[in-house]
Amino acid sequence: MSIESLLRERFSQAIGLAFGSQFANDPMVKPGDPKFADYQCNAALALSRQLGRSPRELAAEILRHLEIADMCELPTIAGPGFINVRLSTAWLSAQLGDLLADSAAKARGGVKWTTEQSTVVVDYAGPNIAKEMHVGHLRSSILGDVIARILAFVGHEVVRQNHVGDFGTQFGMLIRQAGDLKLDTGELPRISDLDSYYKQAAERDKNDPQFAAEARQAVVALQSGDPEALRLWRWIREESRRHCREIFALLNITLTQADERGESFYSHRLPEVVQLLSAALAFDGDGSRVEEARESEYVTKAFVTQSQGALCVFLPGYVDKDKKPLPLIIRKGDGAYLYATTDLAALYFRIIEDKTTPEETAPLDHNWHADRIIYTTDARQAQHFAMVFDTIRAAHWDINPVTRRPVVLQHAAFGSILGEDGKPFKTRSGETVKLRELLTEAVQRAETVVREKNPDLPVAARELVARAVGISAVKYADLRQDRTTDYQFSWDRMLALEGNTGPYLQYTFARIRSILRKAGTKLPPSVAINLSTPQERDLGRRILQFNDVIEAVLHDLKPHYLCTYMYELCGSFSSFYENCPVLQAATPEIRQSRLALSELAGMVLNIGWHDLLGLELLEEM
RNA sequence: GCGCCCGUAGCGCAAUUGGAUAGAGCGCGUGGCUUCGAACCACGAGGUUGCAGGUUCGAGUCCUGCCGGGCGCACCA
Repeated sequence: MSIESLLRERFSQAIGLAFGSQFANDPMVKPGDPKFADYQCNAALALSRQLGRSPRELAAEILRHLEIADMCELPTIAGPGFINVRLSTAWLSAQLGDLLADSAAKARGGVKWTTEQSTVVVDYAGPNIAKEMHVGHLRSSILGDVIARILAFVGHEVVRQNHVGDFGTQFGMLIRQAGDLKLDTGELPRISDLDSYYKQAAERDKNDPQFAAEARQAVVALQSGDPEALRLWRWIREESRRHCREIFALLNITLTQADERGESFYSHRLPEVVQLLSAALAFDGDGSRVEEARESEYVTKAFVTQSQGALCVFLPGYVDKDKKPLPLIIRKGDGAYLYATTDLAALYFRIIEDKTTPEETAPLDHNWHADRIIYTTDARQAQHFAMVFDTIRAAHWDINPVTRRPVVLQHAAFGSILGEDGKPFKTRSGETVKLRELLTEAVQRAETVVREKNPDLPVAARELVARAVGISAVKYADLRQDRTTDYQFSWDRMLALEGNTGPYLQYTFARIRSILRKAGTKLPPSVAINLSTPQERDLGRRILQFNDVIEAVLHDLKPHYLCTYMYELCGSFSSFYENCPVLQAATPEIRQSRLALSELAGMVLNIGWHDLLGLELLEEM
C-alpha cells in the first residue's frame, strides 16, 4: 500500500479533468511539513506558467475535480497555491485494519512487490586476497549488502558478486616472497601472517630490482598456469576465503562462496574481450577513420588504438591534466591486462554471455542477462567507472540481448571513513584499521555500556547483547548517513543510547516486545484500530509510510532514508508509549487497538532493521 | 592546471531533488518515574545554509565568479 501513489493518482485525475491529460503527468505530491499537512500537492504552482493563470485559481480548479473524501479531510489551499491534505483518521484506521487482517501483507510490513521484476547484479565488498579486511571494505560491504537485500525483498532477481582482487600484479610479489620463506603449503597459514608477508614483499619489491623482476615473472607463471605458482596461489586464497567468511559472518553480510567471482575468473577471457571490443569500436571496420580520430584534437567517437605502447580506449569527454585525450588503458605495454579490462570482461559476462556450466551460472541456475548492474565502491573510482560504462555503451554491450533494452549501469559511490580528527581513519601508529579488530573493540565497548545500564543481566545474555549492540552500532552509524559524503567515525556517537543510534532503536524494539510478551494473548486477525490521540494517529500514519520509504531508497540507492524513517518510527512509538497506556488501557477495545499498533510497529522495525539492514534485534537488553 | 565532490546551529548530520517560517540529534537550560523497560518523554534557547551576483512567483538545492576543503587526472586497484 502506497499512500503517495494513491494520492498521485487522485490528483493526476483531477488535473486531467480540469486542464487536460497532458498536464497530469506529475501531480507533484510529496509529504508535507507536519505543521500544515500530511501531504501536499504543488502542481498548481508548476502549472501556473504553462496555463498563464494564478496558482491559487488553478489550485481551486483542481480541488473542484478532486475526489478524495474517502481518504482525507477537506483539502485546503495555502500560501501561493499549495494544496494541503490531511489523511482522515477513519481512512488510516481502515488501512491499518486491512494490513493487520492480511497476513501476507502484514509479514511484509505492507511493502508491495515490484511490478517490473528484473535481474540486478550488485557488485560489492571485493576485498583483496592475502590481506586482512580493513575499514576500506566496510562501507562497500554493508552498503552493497543492504542494497542487495532490499532489491531482493521487493522481488528482483539479485545476483550478488564479490569481485575479489585475486589475480593482480601484487600476487607476483607474494608468490615470490612465499618462495623465499619456503612456506609449508601443507597447512593453512594465518591471515595475519599473510598480511605481514604482503607488507614485506611490497617493501622488497620497491627496493630490490632483482626481486621485482622475479615477482613479475611469477605473475607470468601464475597466469600461464605454472603448477607451483598455482599451488601457492590457491593456498593463499584458501586462507583468505576463510578470513572473509569470518568477517562476513560477524557483519551478517549475505555473500557466499557462490557469489565469489574474482579477477582470476575473468583472466582467460581478457584477450578475447579486448579483441571483441576492438572490433565493436572499429568504426565499421574503416581503419582510416581511427587514424583520423587519433590525429584530431578532440575525441568525438570512442575508438581503440595503441598509444605509447599500451592498448587504449579513447572516449569523448575525457581529458588529462594537459587537456589531452585521456585513455582507458586495457592492455599494458608489456602485454599484461589491468582492472579496466577485467571490469569490461565482467560486464560482458554479466550482460551478454550465455552460460553453460553450473559454475558459470552460480548463484543462479540459468543465464543472467542482467538488466541492471550496481557497483558499490568508493567515490574515488567515479571516473574509472564512468569510462568503463561509456566504453560499454559505445560498443553497444549495454544492450540486453534478450529484452533489447539498455542495461542500467550505476556506480553507487560512497565517501571515505575519517577519524575523529577529520583525517583518513587510521590507527595511532598510522596503520589501516583491521575490521576484525574494529569489530572486537565494538563488542567490548558495547559490553561496558550494557553492564552499566543493565547490571542484572546474566553474563551469557550480556555477551549476546553486547555482540548485537556493538556490531549493529558500527553498521548503523555508517548506514544512517548519506553514502555520498565522507563519514566521521566516532565510538562515542555510535554507541550513544539516545539520538539516531543503533542502541536507541534496539531499545525501542525491546520495549515493544516487552509489552507484547506481557499482554500474553494473541491478537485476533480483525481489530478495530482507534487513533483518537495524536500519538496513536502519528504512529499509525508512520507505519503506513513504510512502503513509500522503501521505494525512495531503491530510487536513489540510499539506505539512510530507511534509517531516518525507522528512527522517526521509534520516536513516534516512544511518544505513544509515554502517552497511551497499552496494557492498562481504559477499555478492552483500546487495549487491543494499542496492542495491534505496537505489533505493527514491531513488525516494520523487524523487517527494516533485521531483514533489510541485516542487523540484530533483541527481545531483552 | 583540468575535472568531479563538498561547505547548513558550538559538534556530527537531515532536508523526498526548485516549494511554505531550513529540521531532528548530541551538547546546553527547564520539567516529568508508587503505572506497560527513564537506555525514555515533554518544553526552551541556538541559523544571513562559505562569500558575491544571476535565473525564478519561490533557491540550501539550478547558473556564473570568487574563498576554503577533499578526491581524481597513462600502463596500481
